[in-house]
Amino acid sequence: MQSGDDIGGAKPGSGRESMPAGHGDNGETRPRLRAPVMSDVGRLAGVSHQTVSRVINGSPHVRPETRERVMAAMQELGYRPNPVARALVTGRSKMLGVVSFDTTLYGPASTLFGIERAAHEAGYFIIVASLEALDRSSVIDAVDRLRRQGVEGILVIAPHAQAGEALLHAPTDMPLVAAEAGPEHGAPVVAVDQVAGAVSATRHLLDLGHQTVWHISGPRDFIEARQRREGWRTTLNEAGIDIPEPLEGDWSPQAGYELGRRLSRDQQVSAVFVANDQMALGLLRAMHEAGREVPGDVSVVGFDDIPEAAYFQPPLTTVRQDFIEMGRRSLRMLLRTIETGRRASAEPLVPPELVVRGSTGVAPAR
Amino acid sequence: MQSGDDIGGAKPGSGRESMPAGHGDNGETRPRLRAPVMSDVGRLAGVSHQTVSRVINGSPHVRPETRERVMAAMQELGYRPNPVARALVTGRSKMLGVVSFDTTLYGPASTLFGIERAAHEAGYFIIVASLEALDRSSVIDAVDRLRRQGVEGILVIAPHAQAGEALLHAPTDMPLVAAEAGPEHGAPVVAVDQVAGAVSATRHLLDLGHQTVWHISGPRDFIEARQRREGWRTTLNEAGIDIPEPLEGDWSPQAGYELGRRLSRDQQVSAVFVANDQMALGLLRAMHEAGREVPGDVSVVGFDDIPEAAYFQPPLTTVRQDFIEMGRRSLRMLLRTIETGRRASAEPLVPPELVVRGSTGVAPAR
DNA sequence: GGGCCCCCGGTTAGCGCTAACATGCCGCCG
DNA sequence: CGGCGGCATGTTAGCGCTAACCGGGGGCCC
Repeated sequence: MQSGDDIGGAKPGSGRESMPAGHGDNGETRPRLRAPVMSDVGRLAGVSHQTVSRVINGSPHVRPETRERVMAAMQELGYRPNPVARALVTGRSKMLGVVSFDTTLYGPASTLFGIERAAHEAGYFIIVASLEALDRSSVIDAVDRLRRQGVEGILVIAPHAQAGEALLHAPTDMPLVAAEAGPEHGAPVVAVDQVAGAVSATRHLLDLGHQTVWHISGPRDFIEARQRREGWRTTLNEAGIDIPEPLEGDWSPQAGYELGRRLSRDQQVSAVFVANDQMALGLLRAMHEAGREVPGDVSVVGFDDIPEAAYFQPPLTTVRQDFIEMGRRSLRMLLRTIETGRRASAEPLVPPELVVRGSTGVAPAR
Repeated sequence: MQSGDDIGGAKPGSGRESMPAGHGDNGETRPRLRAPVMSDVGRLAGVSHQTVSRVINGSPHVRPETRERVMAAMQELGYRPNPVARALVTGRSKMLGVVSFDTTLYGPASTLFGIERAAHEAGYFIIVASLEALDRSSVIDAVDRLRRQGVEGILVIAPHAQAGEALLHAPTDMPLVAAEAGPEHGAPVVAVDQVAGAVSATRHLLDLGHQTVWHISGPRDFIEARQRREGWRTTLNEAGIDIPEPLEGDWSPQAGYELGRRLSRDQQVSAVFVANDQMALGLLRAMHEAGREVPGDVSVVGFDDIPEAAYFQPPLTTVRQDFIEMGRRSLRMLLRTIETGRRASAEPLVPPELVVRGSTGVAPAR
């Protein structure tokens, strides 16, 4: 199943393709203003435009000799097939839409990156629509813009509860896959196993002998935040340990810092599971300023494993999410949906990995 | 100048638009498999398909009453115009291509974000093509893929020298703007004033009384790295100060750490200008481990102002680049090129801003 | 009161491509 | 040796839309 990508001749190196036809041409002197079309190629090669189409689409019913002549003609004219015309007649645009919130953040940016890579390998293009805000109508609007533009399927990076709910109301006539949404929403979902990550973080701290584990969570309307909180809570619960009141931040280092100051005043606090690395950074600073040693007095675990985490002071123990893998999987799933025409079966959750570094240590003696 | 976006009726809330036409319909009972097209709308509204087109494109030559009827028909059928067909006939796809390297990094990701936002406002869509590698042929290839897909213009985020050179060989028949490339390359460029940023960083350290300023630079084949080094060098030069040998890193925290360990052993070193915040983070850690106080013994200035920088220990003095603004400007420039048909005149450099925090202080007494 | 122009809408002809059918030619079989 | 099948190509008909032109009716001016 080869598509129009195998034109070969138009590959790099043919830098002159944009020049006017010029000298080598037969008779025609006026510089061509209009880009060459299929029938131009056909005329030059002495065949019909349809044969040119056959060559481009790799039809077997073309004599090698004819094929050669057509290829040469394409090369000479600098012909490039018009994807829009093709899309009109085939109904396939080879474009996929991605709806994402704040692609400035490490997580969404990496996921997007993974998606783009995988799409490229599969011969698709990615159109991005970033969200104005995190409410339902923004998501609906973005999805709508993308389908208006003629994409074949849509991928929503929707870590937000309300955004996820919006998918319930999304049109059903277009393949759609959600990344990092809750499983309860209509669309098929690909996600990292947030609960397992939170469990391993919390368990790690408990194993180090800490009496209990405090938690700085993300905003309650983020699904990941909820799931991480759940993982933390159930772990403590199962261990029969008192559950401290969780503090809610907004993912920012500043929130981590401010909530960290609160925690730093409480001498009981010896272990904190923070819902992401940026807030953990803020917490680290707050503890430092309060004169509480990490990990001597307080152990800290983050979430995400951003590239900076290994160089925090101290290097941060954290839960790594493979965003790129998640992007790949969600794209694969979308492609399957498009090709089979049915909703794809669920993808397994992507397992996260606890990375132990210097911010966690055994509980201080009491 | 309104485009097809003003259909209004197809906005959110019309969630049922994907349902089969159903009961309210006049006579037709079979559920429509095919999406409605313009003539379907026309038939229902009792006008020709062309009038429907006029309504969609906001032509003034339509009676308000007729317009109403057409809008109602569109609403009822859940009609959405086919952008592909429109693009074929107008030759305008409303799509712009962005070529970028590693959109995982804060800089490119933010620039991309700014671009997407501005494109959306202008009614355009963005197709991303990320680079496999940082060589010329990757760039050529990515540009080629995008033009094959029918974009109207291309934006290259090309901080790399070889990538920039590739633009010299880029086809000239398509509007193209580069962001963060060197001015010597063929394409029009939008960029942050790296030299000015480096100058202000270096001058800041000198003003604090430091004898000289060391430098950890980025890879030499990054244009920004070169320009920052130049700014640093000329500032020292003009002050008549000995210029220490610069150390070259690869932007990563690890490089900053390793080079930082080298510098930490040299008691002469009292001020370091680091070419980005991530390396500065590594340096901070190296200094800490070596027992050298920042800013007591050594002052450090970074570059970028990533969101984490304010929460490093100590908070990092750095040079802020407004990536989003750069994205907006480069998009504006591209749009101007597309609309006027000529290469746009140069955009002024985006001024960076020195943000003084806790990592810089007066020189230690000797 | 006749010509003219403007408003409103219809009709027609593509945009560049692919799908489907038509055609001529050859080789092979009975 | 006639017919038949398949190969290589040409021909035709759209995909859904916009651009360009066409035309009827009404108001306005001279």
